Amino acid sequence: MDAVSVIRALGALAQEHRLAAFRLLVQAGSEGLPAGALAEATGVPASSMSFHLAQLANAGLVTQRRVSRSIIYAADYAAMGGLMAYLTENCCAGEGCLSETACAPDTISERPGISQERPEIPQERNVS
Amino acid sequence: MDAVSVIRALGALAQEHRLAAFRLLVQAGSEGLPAGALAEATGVPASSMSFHLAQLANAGLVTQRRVSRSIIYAADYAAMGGLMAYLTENCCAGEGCLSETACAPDTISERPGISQERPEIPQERNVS
DNA sequence: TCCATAATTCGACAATTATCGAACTATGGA
DNA sequence: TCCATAGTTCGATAATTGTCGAATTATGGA
Repeated sequence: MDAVSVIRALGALAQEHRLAAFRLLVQAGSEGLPAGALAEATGVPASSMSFHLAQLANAGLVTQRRVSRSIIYAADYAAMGGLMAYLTENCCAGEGCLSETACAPDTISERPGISQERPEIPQERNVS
Repeated sequence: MDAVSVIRALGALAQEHRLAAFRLLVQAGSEGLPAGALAEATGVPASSMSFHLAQLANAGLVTQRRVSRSIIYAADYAAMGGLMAYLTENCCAGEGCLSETACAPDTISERPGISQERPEIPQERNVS
């Protein structure tokens, strides 16, 4: 996933109503939900929701298909996976940002190797 | 991490120059980099970079500390970890979006359980 | 064909975001 | 004290984003 796609995906999720809609779609699974249901569930007018869904679709995070009069949106897990992979590789210190709960449920919440207080530079002070 | 913080963090990363700066900071590690180095490395004017760094700081993704005349920025791995945790929990189907390479290097690139073609709904068709 | 439903597109507007030079603040050295 | 360096803040401006009612398109049933 290239940086441009990543920025588009991040921007698509960086909005209250779009994040809410996407979360609903993730919960809904591959069946998806019609646009109207998303508008109603989030309390957003239909035309506004349509605008937001177009952004999510443009970012590749959701797919859309028509079933009778409804247009069903569904989360694209592969795209989300690509985003997660990019962030893990480029924006985390190795795998440092991932919770290890999926792999090692006993090691939690304390990540060695990344010092929080940086004692090696004593003369520094925080900016107000 | 609450939804508001997540939206702020996503929005902070959803911009070309900020994503570039943050990636540099992640690479730089806990030592961090001064604002000027980030401006020079990205080719962004100092005042613009200052604006972007303020956004990253406001989102909690970077820390800043003064060392002599320089202000050193550093990636906040804990914040990034919080963001990743939120996305994993709320925007992925369980752990479905995470590559298993960190845990199981032999199982790659084909994730069972998430069908890409959804053959169970045959009468659908894509929206043009 | 006619009507109701589901959704998108249009248009106008407000709000936010991005850009960048100029002015300003803080720090440290001569 | 005076000057140079490192950054931020200010101000003006352009561009993008978000909102929502009204108009439009697509579909299916009577």
